[in-house]
Amino acid sequence: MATAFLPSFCNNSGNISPQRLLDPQPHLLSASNDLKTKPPSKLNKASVARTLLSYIDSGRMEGALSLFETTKKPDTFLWNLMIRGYANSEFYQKAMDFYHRMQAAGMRADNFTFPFVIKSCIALSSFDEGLKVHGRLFKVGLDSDLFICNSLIGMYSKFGLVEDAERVFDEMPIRDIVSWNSMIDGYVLNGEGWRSLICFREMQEASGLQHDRYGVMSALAACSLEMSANQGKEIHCHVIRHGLESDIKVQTSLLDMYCKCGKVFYAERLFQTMNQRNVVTWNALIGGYALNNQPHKAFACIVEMQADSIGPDAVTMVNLLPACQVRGISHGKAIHGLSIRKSFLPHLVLETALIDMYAKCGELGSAEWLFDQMTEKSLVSWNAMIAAYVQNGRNMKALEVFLNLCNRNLEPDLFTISSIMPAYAELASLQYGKQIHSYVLKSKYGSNTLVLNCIIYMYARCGDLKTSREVFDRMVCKDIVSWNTIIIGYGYHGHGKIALDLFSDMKSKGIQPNESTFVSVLTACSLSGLVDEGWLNFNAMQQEYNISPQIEHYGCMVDLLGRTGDLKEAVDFIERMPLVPTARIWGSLLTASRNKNDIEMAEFAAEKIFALEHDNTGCYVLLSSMYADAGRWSDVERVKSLMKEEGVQKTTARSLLELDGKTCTFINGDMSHDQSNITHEVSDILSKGIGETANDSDFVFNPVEVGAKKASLPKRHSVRLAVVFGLISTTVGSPILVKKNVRICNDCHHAIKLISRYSKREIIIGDTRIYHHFTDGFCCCGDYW
DNA sequence: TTAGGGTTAG
Repeated sequence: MATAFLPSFCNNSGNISPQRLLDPQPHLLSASNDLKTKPPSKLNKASVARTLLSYIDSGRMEGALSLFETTKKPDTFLWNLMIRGYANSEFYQKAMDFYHRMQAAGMRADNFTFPFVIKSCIALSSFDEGLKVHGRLFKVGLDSDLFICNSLIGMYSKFGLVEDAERVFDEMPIRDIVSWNSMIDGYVLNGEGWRSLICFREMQEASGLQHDRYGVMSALAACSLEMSANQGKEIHCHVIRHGLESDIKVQTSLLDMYCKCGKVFYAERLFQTMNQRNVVTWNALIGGYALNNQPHKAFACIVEMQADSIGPDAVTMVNLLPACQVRGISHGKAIHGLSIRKSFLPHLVLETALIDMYAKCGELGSAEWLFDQMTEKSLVSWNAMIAAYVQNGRNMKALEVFLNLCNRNLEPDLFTISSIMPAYAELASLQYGKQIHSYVLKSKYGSNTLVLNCIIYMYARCGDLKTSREVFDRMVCKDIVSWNTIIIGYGYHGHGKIALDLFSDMKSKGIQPNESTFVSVLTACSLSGLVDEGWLNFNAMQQEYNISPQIEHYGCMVDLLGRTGDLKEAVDFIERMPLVPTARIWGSLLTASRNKNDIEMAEFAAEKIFALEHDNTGCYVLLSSMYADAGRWSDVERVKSLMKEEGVQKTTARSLLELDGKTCTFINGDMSHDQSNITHEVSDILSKGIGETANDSDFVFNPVEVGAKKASLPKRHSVRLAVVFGLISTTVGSPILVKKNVRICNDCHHAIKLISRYSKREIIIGDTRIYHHFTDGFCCCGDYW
């Protein structure tokens, strides 16, 4: 083997010799013959440039720096080389430092400098720095340079400011194919598929330029965004017409597009015709199978690709993970194990995908563990962890992570906001809700439709329907979700008629209702007892809108039938349903049986529920309370024993009242507050004031519990204590809002109706199902909940 | 010496 071409520090086999590895900074002397003979200061400019370039091209930035630092009065070209070297070696902060040093040294940055500076700003996510750079370009008269403008389009697009990218593009005196491709891709990056495709078309019409592989690949991504296989097919034809079909990157983009548009068959056919495949191609196909609910095929690819002598990589694992949501946690764990064995971990994207998988499979502990041990976390990882907590009902924990994220100089994005908003809604805390609303208004997502929809829902869930409506009314771009949300908001508050008026408004504005709209409408009808309107809409959804009722719609109809009191009709309806009844359906029958005081039917419904959910706490509690009402104490004891056997514990009833930014929590018989004594005294006075007799409020049905369970007296129930505390702590005439974690009992519901009349106050109680608005002795629920 | 996106997480 000839050795003449080997560097001096390599042995004959081409390996680096151990001696050279021990030699400090050997590369300094191997870069240029000039350096062996002359000290750097004596080198002429051309030699320095040549040597510096050789260091930079081989990624040896330390050597480049040493040479640069010893060069007297480096010119713009040398400064540019250093900035380029750092930017291309991904030392972006150092590139920026050099740019600033260059300015401090009085050197003028030129058209070659700025593309690297802009690239560094993008990589560092330095939006403010990027803006300063753009400002500087105007001062130095480089704001129209082709290369710089192309870089700026990329910068604004990547910072999510596609309108600013457009402005740069529109004002360019000359555009080339990179300008057009950058704009086409900029729209894709910002989720604007159609605008990207329009731009793609305009390029040929306006400029006469021919699309290259880059433009085609971006346009295919735009088709995926819009799920438009037809547009994708047109681009496929263009690819064939212009001889791009043998390009593996274009082929992979086509395959990916077909998968994302749900056309797996086309993707498979394309895959079969490909004369070369690599791991990226396989990954696209695996991701396509996982995405299109074909987990078996996704997993089968792992074996097939190995037969093709192609091994999986970290992206293969990422693409396989969604298939685990169908095939179960054991497959997810297997992928995690394989990733460890193949040394794919640590890997930022893969770890984040694993967090998501564990959370969706209900293994929150594993998700938490993975998140905690990650050495590097992106905003996406934080968002995944927030979503993991919210999905698993750990709302306070989600809030903790969100606040932690905000304290780490990470700027929440649309995903962060839309992930955390449901946690605020579920916590139903108006003070927290107002805080997040104020935060969102100050952020750049203050007018985003997705975020505003979450805010409408949050206010409605927190009991503040007025603000919910104000946010809705002020929205500039209302979508179908905005309408569905405000309709169900009015439904939750028992304003069925207003909900139906809104539904009419929506239709009159030409917005086509969808499945969720009818869930909102039917929920509103059922919670307000609008039986005729409920049936009318249930029939209309099928006949006028061709929407097949789903289990949620049937659930609302069972609620409505329950209200009419015809339990037999309700059972017939359930049995005639084309879908398998869920525990929620039988729960509606149970509620109806309770309201009709039909123990036999309640037992029937409970039996069905326990067959599906043996640990349904609400069912045990409701059944037990019915037995107690009927004086069937042995059955009460039997239910208690059953609960014990199943390990089911009765949820501790809690009622929350927010006062002056503080949340006051009450449990039954609560004596833990500073003002507990006066609260109990006022409760007694009110009890007498509304005409409650000993039988109404002091009598406990179960003689076994008399004496020891003074706290179970209705007038000592958490909700009564919260209401009384609200009455004595707030301005006369102002409404009182209390939230309860379990359903309000009959006694309290009756008493609060009377208290609202006696105290001339509006009292709003939100329980797990509905907001009861008590005014002048009446409740909006019509005494059915 | 200057601009660029085949598959990948929320």
